[in-house]
Amino acid sequence: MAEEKGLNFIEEIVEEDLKNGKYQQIITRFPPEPNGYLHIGHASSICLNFGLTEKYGGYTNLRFDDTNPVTEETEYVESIKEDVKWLGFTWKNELYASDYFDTLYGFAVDLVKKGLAYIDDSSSEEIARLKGTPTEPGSNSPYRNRSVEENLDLFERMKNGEFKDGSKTLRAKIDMAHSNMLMRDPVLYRIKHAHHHRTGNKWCIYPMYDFAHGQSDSIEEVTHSLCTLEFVPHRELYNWLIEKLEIYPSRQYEFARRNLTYTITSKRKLLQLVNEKYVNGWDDPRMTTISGMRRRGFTPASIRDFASRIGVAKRENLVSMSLLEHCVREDLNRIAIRRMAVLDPVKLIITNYPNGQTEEVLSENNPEAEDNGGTRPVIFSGELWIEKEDFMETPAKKWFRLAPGALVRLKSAYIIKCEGYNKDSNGNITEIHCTYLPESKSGNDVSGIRTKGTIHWVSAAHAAKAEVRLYDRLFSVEDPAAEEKDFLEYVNPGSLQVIPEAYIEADLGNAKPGDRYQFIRKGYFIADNDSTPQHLIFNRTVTLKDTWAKESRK
RNA sequence: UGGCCUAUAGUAUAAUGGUAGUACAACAGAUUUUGGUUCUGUCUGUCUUGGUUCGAAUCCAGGUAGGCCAACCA
Repeated sequence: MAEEKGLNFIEEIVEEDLKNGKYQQIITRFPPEPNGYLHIGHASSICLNFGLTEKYGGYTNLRFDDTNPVTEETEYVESIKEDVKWLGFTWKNELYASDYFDTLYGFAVDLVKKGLAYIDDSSSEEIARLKGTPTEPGSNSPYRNRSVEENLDLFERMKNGEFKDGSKTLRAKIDMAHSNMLMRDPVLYRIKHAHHHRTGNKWCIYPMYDFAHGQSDSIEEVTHSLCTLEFVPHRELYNWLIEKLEIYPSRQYEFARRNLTYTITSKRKLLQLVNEKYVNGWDDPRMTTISGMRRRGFTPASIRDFASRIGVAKRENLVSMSLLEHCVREDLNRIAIRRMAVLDPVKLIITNYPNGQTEEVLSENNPEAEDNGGTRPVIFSGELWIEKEDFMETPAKKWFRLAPGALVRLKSAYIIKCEGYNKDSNGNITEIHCTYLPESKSGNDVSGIRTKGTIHWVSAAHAAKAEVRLYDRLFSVEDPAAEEKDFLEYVNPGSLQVIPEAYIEADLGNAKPGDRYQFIRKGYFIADNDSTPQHLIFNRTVTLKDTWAKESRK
């Protein structure tokens, strides 16, 4: 018996609603505002909303919450659609809150007619002053008791553009002494003579979030409207408006937003990183935007797996980046082709290998692939590049790699023995001299020798070159937003290390943007969008787990 | 100092009045032509005080801690 994984609290609600026949199918929506790029937090929400209807039947709409023309742009709409698709989800309808502006206007008129809304001439400062504070009740606006006729007339003239921005608002008439600040006559409509990315100049009044979101849910007959915890106080207003408007009763449920260590998930702060050039755009691979993670080499499957593993709940949280890394390594281990690349090279000469001779050795493409991956030929010669860090002049304890007199296996080729090395005047190793054991060739090893260590290499005369970009966490502290100083103070100066010329297997010259590899012993990499055959660029998605790094720190 | 929300290993999440489990992390070991992968094992937890109950992580009350709420943002 497979043990049943417990349901999260939202799944429980859905199962209950389905079981007691409240709904035949469920409808959810993913409602981004098109004022920025989607990030890993949105990915969780996308997985939640789409995952629910995939699991229980029904569908999910993509609805842009575009009620503030000042901050919203078509560029963001396009990126959001691309990101949702890339994650592997298909929305039923592509919708916009702005599609409902006429209906919403009608709803507002209805509310006015019912005596439940009024036009207020107070300035925003005045409204704020009369609002009171969380501990003190507010007081009524002097305009609160206008007649229905006057309100109707003024609202229509607001719509017709007779008034300046900020001069009037439409407010719900609820209770200025309510313990919930949002119920103290919330503003429903404001005047903005601004160009909207979809409706152009048709409107000069725009509904507020509270008078658009729930109403849009209702129009679409969304059954479960999921949002983050900061909207909990809005639920009372959400329900009040639905009740007074007598429209379809969508229900709002709130979950805790997901936070990830060493990153930030605030659109405002992400925008700041972009605008102030801390990163190279929204899709910089250091960004935990979905587009950044895509360029970094994360797979949709790994992000979905991550979202499902962290689950959903109502308590504050800070999820460890190591879980995300685990998810992507697990996926990439299965699908990434193995190749050899030397990032920080030192020359290795095999002194007893016949001068000018070359030969082909066979190396595995991916021992972890379901179909075994097959093999590829790699050219071997007497002059190779290996990693500087694979040689130690005076070996540490438990050192399995090259050192004077030590034996090590060259991956898929021969066992070599270090016979000597050259140093320059600064003490840097410039060249390592080895002999090889001809009888130790991989696949035909009759040497009887087993080495503890295996290192990777490329033939110096046959290697291709590539730019390699090594990425590390963008911030040097776990929770930059919670620190004393401004979050920008904690940007990790070493978050990007560029290697202009790494030596790579010649075969890698054919890499196309988006191709993923494991550079053996170095990590998972993806060919960057800007990579061309003339100038190859690889981004490191994530390192391999490195138990030696841990060991050597002891 | 009003209202609302939350509290389970280091982290994230299960257990729905009946043996506190899983994953990641950490640690130890086995395997390994990647110090990768895989496998085995170990460590660590119910915020606190009362109450209800045969029995409480779960229900109730008080306390404590954290979060949210005073944009014509969403």
